[in-house]
Amino acid sequence: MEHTILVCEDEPGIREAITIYLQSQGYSVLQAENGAEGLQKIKDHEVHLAIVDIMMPVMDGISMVVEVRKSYDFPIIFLSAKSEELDKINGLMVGADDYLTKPFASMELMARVRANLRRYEQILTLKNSSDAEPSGIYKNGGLELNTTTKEVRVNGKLAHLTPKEFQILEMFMKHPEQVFSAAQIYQSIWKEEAISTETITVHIRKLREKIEENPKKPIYIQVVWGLGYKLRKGDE
Amino acid sequence: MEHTILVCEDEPGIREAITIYLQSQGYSVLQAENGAEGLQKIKDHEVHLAIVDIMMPVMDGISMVVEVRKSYDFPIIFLSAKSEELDKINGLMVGADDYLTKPFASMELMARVRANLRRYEQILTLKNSSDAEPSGIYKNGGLELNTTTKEVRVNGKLAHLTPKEFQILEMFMKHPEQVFSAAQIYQSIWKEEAISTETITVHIRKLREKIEENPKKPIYIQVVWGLGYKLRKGDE
DNA sequence: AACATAATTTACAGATTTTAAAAAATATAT
DNA sequence: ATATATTTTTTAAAATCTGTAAATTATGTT
Repeated sequence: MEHTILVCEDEPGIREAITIYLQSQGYSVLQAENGAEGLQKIKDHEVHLAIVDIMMPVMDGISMVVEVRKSYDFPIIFLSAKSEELDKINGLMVGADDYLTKPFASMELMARVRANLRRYEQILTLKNSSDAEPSGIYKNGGLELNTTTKEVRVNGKLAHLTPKEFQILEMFMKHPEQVFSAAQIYQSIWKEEAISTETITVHIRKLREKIEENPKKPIYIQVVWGLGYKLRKGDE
Repeated sequence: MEHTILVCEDEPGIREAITIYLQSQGYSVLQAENGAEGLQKIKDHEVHLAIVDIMMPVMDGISMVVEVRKSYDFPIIFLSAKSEELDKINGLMVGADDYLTKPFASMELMARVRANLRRYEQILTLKNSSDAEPSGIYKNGGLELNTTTKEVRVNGKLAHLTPKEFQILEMFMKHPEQVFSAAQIYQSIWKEEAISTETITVHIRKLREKIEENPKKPIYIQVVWGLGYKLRKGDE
């Protein structure tokens, strides 16, 4: 799943550096120079995690987070130059999940981002399913894909897909009729530049074998010559 | 119904933050800096749930709870910096209690508050009505797990599970068909980041030995390649 | 129809992941 | 204090998945 991260930091250099690192890891990044701006971004976009410098002009990080916590509960990672400042956020750690003192290693930050996102998602999934909310099901014609049970059904019959096959089908199911080039699919799932596209074509073939009645005449995953593949939208 | 929650925590920052967040969720909040003060508040007001830090001056959380439990049975959520401290409260935990290790996510705390209030209310109504089913029993096919007696039965026959095995099975039984990665299971039960996942795989294997007819061909706990494990939903 | 280009299929080696078994470290109980 | 049970680590084997290359087939163009 694609995550959006808000970087709230007044020093342009640090802000840019963090942004670049995050983007290289496949995250979408929003930037803000101060607390007020950060608050606005959060209202305007869906943010999954925020990295917030404590010392900022206009509106400092602590005030911002107090405000954010009134309506949102995504994880927040605090940045701070002095460890004394950390005493102040100690109390906020209820709302914020983690902190780092400057200077910090980018690796460390990335690890914290990953860990906190995972933890947050864990809480979410456990909460939802206990309330028996069967979210995460995509249907298309005779196809049915469930992202929580990781099951795929073809006309009600269970199909055994490998992880990569599942991810590819998931991508198609979420965007029916949209054409994806092999390179696009590769980037979206492998999170890196595609060197060759043979890999994708083979996976497509395996997928068809499992979900198509007749793989030679696919009705779901269709080729768009010279462009890529798309999932045909079926009737409900 | 309006609930009143007592926050017993010596660090002003944390206390304030928890208060703000609870209030934003519509709860009435009472504050106390130590166990003695908390005890007084409980005597003076009607408290439905308490959040209690274990380490506190004047009167620590454990002494306080021992005292509280002589007269009250509302749920208590313990806060603790070290997981070792939690061993001490083990004996104190009544049916309606819970705990969190610092630092924790606000979401998590709120979720626990909600869950424990709900659970407590359920126990109350059960007590008032005739001695109905003592909730906390999960069934799935020939499996039966009882969270109050900590018993597990396979086709009616008692299986002797270790604590960790029980916790893992409990997690699966509460969320049948949902896929959990080894890291997720670890996090959910150990309450900390997983460094390696071997531990989980071994526990899974031991579990299978005890609940599966044929561990080589498990019908309950099934592997989902590259992703994790899930509990297959059986017929009732 | 012949050609160039794109897509499909097949096969397989190498990489990952899971299972298994056993030994070491911890915790628990007697 | 000692024995027993539980949890974790280690190691090896088995199963499954993934990416690459090469051969085949299909599509569009001249």
